[in-house]
Amino acid sequence: MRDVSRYQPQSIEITWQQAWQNAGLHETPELSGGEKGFYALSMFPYPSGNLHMGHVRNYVITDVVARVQRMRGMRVLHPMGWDAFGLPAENAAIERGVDPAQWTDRNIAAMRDQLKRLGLSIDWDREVTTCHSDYYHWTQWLFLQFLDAGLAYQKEASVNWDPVDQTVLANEQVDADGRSWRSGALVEKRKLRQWFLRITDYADRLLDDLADLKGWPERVRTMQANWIGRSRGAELHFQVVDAQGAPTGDQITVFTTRPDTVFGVSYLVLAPEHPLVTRLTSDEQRQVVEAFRHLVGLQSDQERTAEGKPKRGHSLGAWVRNPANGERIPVWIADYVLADYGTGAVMGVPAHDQRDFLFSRQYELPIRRVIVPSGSDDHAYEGGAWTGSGVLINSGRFDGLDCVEARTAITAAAEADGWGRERLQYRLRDWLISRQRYWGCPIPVVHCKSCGVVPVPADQLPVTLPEHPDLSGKGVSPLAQIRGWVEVDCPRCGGSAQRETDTMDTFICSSWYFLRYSDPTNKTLPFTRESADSWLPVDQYVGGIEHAILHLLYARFFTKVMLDRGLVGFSEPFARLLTQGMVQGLTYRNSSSGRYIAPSDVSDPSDPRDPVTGESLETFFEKMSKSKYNGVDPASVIDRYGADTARMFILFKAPPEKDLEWDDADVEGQFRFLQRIWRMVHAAVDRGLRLHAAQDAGDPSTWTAAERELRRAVHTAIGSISEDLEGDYQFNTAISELMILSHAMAQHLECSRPALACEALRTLLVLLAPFAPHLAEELWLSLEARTEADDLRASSVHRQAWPVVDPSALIRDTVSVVIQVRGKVRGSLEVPADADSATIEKLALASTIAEKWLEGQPPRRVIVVPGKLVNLVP
RNA sequence: GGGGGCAUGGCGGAAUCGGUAGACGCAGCGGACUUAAAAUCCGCAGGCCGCAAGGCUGUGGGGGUUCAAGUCCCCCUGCCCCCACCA
Repeated sequence: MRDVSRYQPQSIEITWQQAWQNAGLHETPELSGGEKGFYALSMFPYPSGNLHMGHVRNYVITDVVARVQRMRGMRVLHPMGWDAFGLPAENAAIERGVDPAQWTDRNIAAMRDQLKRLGLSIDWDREVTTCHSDYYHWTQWLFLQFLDAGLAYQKEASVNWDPVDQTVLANEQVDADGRSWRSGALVEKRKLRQWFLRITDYADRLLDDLADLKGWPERVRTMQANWIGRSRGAELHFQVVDAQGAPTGDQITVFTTRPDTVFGVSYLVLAPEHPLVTRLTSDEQRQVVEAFRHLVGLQSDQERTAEGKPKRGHSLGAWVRNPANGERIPVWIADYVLADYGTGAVMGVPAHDQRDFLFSRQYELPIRRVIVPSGSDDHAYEGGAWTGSGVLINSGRFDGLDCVEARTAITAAAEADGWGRERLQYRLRDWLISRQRYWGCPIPVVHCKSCGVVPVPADQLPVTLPEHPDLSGKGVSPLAQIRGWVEVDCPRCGGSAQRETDTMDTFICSSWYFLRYSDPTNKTLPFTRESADSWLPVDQYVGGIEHAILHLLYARFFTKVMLDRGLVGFSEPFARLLTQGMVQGLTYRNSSSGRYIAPSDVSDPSDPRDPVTGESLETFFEKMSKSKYNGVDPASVIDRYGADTARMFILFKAPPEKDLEWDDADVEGQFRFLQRIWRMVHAAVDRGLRLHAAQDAGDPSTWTAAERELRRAVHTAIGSISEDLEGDYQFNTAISELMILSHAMAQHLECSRPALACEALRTLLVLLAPFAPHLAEELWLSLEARTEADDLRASSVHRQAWPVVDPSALIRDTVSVVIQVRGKVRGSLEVPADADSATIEKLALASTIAEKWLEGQPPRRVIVVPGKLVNLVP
């Protein structure tokens, strides 16, 4: 026998979770041919071993979306998996000697258990784990597709090098000071031959298709557009000349967005890595230039690009001719010019670029203005570059042109005369996917002395990771040290060859996992085109804003490549995206020492003080993190209040895309609300109400005012909650509507006839079900909407259809109309609901409010908004 | 420096197309129940003036459009996020 005297979520929740699992309630339904299912997806987690509140928020949001869609009759795919390769497992191996595979699997098991306590309607039969060979088999297969398409290639690139441990470091293993996490050595740059994916080939499509992603937040689209960074400009060729002005045959090409300033160029600057530097440097300058290049080469990226860092450069002792005006100008190198953007060379226009201005000041290079602000004849300089618009001067036949027109005109002239052309330039670089790490997906190629790079044939996939590695954290690459794994016969010629020892960036694994869920056990393909096209694009994707750029861009890139390879029939993977805000915890900090204080060490929260020094603490909300002692463990909340309360709180406290401040008092409030519902339903049960019995509500004209009020509340709630769950998801207002409904029921339920009371109870539970699934199911059973023997798959509250509004329930006899005088509210008036404008106007003018405020004068004007207000303008 | 966003009571947040600002909740206050407390239930509550009726005022600041502005337009201030020696 159940104890029904008190709401005890702990026992209810585990019971129902098991019952649902036994009944297979969350299995993904089959789709009939050509049908598109609804795909609700959360960004899958890295299995750190600990579920945190950010996860809870993410998965609860997606779960409500999935549940509502099911109740609306959609066939829903709602899966979960693990982004399981990555550095923490490898670090654990290096530091504590544990096996990365075991460490990861243990964490997954622990997190899966924690997740299941939330009562999510996930189909666990479709779970994917990126570090298992039945998954990364297909990551490798897809890599070979990229290779085959010419979209994967190798080139030299610099890596973070730890000179003590003699190992490559990931960016995360380099601290803010540029030191190694383990050895503490200053990290250097070192060139290695590495794999890249040619994402820049897709830059235009990735940018242009953003316009179609109407279901994405504007700011994510903007961030992606900025990241791709398409800029329109020109490349201009400058002929290298000798001291006498005669061409040497070399030329330097620069990229500029301001071809209109070409007459103002007073020097050119090359990146230190530019291939022409050595050849152009004069003998007198050689020593100092080489020293400078060496110095720059030692600097880390952080050092080189630090803000406010003075620009350093050197003259090469070489000249070029400005093709626009024939002037001879010097060539420099400088650390601020990047080798891998544009052409690795820029033209210096000090008068119209602030950076060039500072550089020219520092090295006493000439400044010539070629643009004056429109309508100004002030030709003087005020210590900075003029980067705004204006009219050209000192520019030969282009004088007097507006600078925007001049961009086109000068580019056209350059093209006609052979010294330049229009060009689009992207900030986006090709994607470096090589990682010199063990715990990642092996790149499935073999290096053969006679055949070169040979892809591992598809029938020999997967290339599995060697088990139980002995990871020291030293050496170029962990896999390279495992001889027996590296040495292999060439698949093409049979000669001796070596496996590629780099593994892939984990972002590769997460760039296609959403496709694998559609066909998770396929043994011959990553997925079939049919399964992919029937579930994707993902109808609602939910995850953190921190993935706004990289993950989402890479997943879009993969999808477009797969479209081009005929693997899928759509060009965008995620139709709608919700970026949930972060969960913040109450944080105490001693502002003088900067130390964070755990809440358990604060004795009086109303006057928080440092337990050691007694100083007053500052308090604020900040993203939960271990080091700030402001985290709240989901397990402890579930232990205390149950998953339903945690779900309700997290959805109610803030709109999903905003940050959420964790507040124990508000959690209590949600628990109280669920308790109220529990008590109200059980009071109804005690009065003998049962949902299964057929009941007749009788003739509506015989209903009492309370009964009509109850029915109106029920259907108002259906309408507003349905609306809140369409378009933008407004779970917070949906829950507040549930509260309003429960208040109305508390008032009217008892004095209403059973048929109407039952309709209200039934509706309340069905509307509550997506938010608090366990409580709704439990009360559904208590009201005998189903019997314990019924098949849950048909009779569960979660299998009920979403209710529909009966418009007749919303009709009122009279409505309250506001009376305004000159736009200010002065009172209100009950009028018949069907009164027309003329009637309302008449009633308003006859009211005491009009009498008081119009002082006998007839109004000049009367505006009537039927059913809403009357505005009298005297 | 470039781009994007936000600003509403003590707090989190509501407010569709411009139409009663502050729904719902937290904290607070008052009442009922209780020997008492907790729990529960009912009620009050933007600010100022007023015994009250009521009035004035109010959505970061300033201006504008309108019968009517939290909402639309212009200017300013503050905060948050992303990118950033990107030519």
